Amino acid sequence: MKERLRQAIQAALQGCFDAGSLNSGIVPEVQIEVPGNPQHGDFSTNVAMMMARAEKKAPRQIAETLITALGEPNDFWQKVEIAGPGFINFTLAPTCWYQVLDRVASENVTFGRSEAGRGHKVQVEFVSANPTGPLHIGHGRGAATGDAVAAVLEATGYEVQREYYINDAGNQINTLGRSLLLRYRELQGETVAFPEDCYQGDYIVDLAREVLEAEGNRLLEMPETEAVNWFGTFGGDRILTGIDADLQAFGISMDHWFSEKSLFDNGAVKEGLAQLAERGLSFEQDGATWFRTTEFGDDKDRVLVRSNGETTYFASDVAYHMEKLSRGFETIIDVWGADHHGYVPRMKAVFSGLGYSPETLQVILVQLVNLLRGGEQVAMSTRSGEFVTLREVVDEVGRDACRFFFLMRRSDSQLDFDLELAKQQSTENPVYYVQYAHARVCSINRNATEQGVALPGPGEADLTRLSLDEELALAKLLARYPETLLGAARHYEPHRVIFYLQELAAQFHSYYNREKVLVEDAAISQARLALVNAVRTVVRNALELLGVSAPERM
RNA sequence: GGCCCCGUAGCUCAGCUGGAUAGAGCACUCGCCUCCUAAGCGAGGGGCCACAGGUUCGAAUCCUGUCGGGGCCGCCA
Repeated sequence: MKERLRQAIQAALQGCFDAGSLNSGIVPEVQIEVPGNPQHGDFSTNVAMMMARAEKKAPRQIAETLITALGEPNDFWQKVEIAGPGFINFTLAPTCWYQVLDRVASENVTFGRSEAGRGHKVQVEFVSANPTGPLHIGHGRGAATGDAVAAVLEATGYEVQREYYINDAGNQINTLGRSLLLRYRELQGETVAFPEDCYQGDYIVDLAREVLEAEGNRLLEMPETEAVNWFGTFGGDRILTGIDADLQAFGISMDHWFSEKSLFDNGAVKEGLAQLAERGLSFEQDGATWFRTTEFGDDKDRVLVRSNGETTYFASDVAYHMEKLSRGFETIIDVWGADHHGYVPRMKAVFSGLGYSPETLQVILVQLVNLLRGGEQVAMSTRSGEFVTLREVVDEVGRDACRFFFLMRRSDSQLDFDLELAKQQSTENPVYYVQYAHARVCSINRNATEQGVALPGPGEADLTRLSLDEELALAKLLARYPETLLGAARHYEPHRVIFYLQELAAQFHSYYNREKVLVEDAAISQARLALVNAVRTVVRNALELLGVSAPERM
């Protein structure tokens, strides 16, 4: 609708130039926005003000000329006004808006989707927690965010892959192996000093017990390094399986799991390093190999190979991202915890160094989650193993509330997650508020069926019977859903969908309280059923993207 | 010391590529179920958009500086 208006304006402008009523010949990009104040119409453009300088005329005068060129009101726009310093406000004909309801009905599950990103391959890498312990609440936010970003991109036509990067090569796996081995010995009566740098959580003891039951004490015989390796591999596998299960329970399934270790096994790390050297991007100093990231905006050069010959995590990451690029993704999105933000410049430097635009890499930084219970902070410390796992939270508050809460804030602002609030079934809880809108429409539909009233199919209801302001306003809001999705996708901001949903639910609840849908007049009932079912469809479609269910009753 | 993020109502936060009178939820006060689900709705108070400059026809939004809060700065991952 916006596009159609834009074209009309552009055509009118061209007409003005051709006719000589405007003469700068400079056509600015026509910006159209939805005014905050409904009295200012449905759409508004500031072209006249933008052109004032080039035309050397007053904005209002330019607006005047432009309006004349636009011609008489028609079945598309109903009214054009010049307002304020030179805004041109358009009010569209109600029928335009009601057409949206038919579109929602006929497109149904695909309403809101678009082809904007068609032909673009995007990868979203998220969670990627070390396989050394269960997912905790912070990972949950990253998971919800990454999945929603991926979903929103898919909905706008991008080809998306969800990937999990498994850090199974660094010395944290070694630490895991050591931790398990020590607990294993302990279970067999040995007194061991359990070091502080080992993983403290109870899950380590549980895993060790599992090994004891399955393998007996045969691992005691094994030479220490071999045993540590064995336990590291075993533990990593088991924990990763658990992580996958936790993600599944959270409604997330990865398309691809990528092992860091595989980059070593197939020589990708070595080859990557060789390529960097060849391109003159790395150099030797103090016995170590460095990436010249300072040449690309980083404030310090970074070590790739330590003087003891071991590669750094950074080296793996360079190789990993080279590998991603070779898979043909045009955009690579990494979802990281905000504590890694210092890592962004060096990773972007890698892209620049390799001849790619740094924009190819998009990093979404997810801020910490502050876990509360009834306003009281819940203590957490990974060190001591006292953390709240994602699984525990999902079990306690449910998947819907959990995912919704994680997405309620933009990812770069800290999030307070109150367990009590998330569980509450009250007006305070925004999850239920939105879901309730859906359930209410379903309830209306059930009543209609009971009364022998058939639900209108697409195009069947006489929508001109929707004569109330609230009805028009609802239709307009529904019409904005596709562009809301597009905005959320373009900016990687799924929270926009949440805010949209809350607004839509609010308008629906208000309407519901004011007007009855099923009334005496059958034609009006039909029209209203079409309207509220369009609301239902959009609520359901949007919730689906966010991984939240749309219950039919509550 | 360097760099990054943030500062909007009592609290938690939106504010789209700069636009017209800055919004929502919670909390607080008052009102609404003989009527499709009250997990709902309506009404009300509440603001120097941290501060000071600058750019612009126009700034919460962009730039600079100051103050305040948080974070990062390893040949760890």
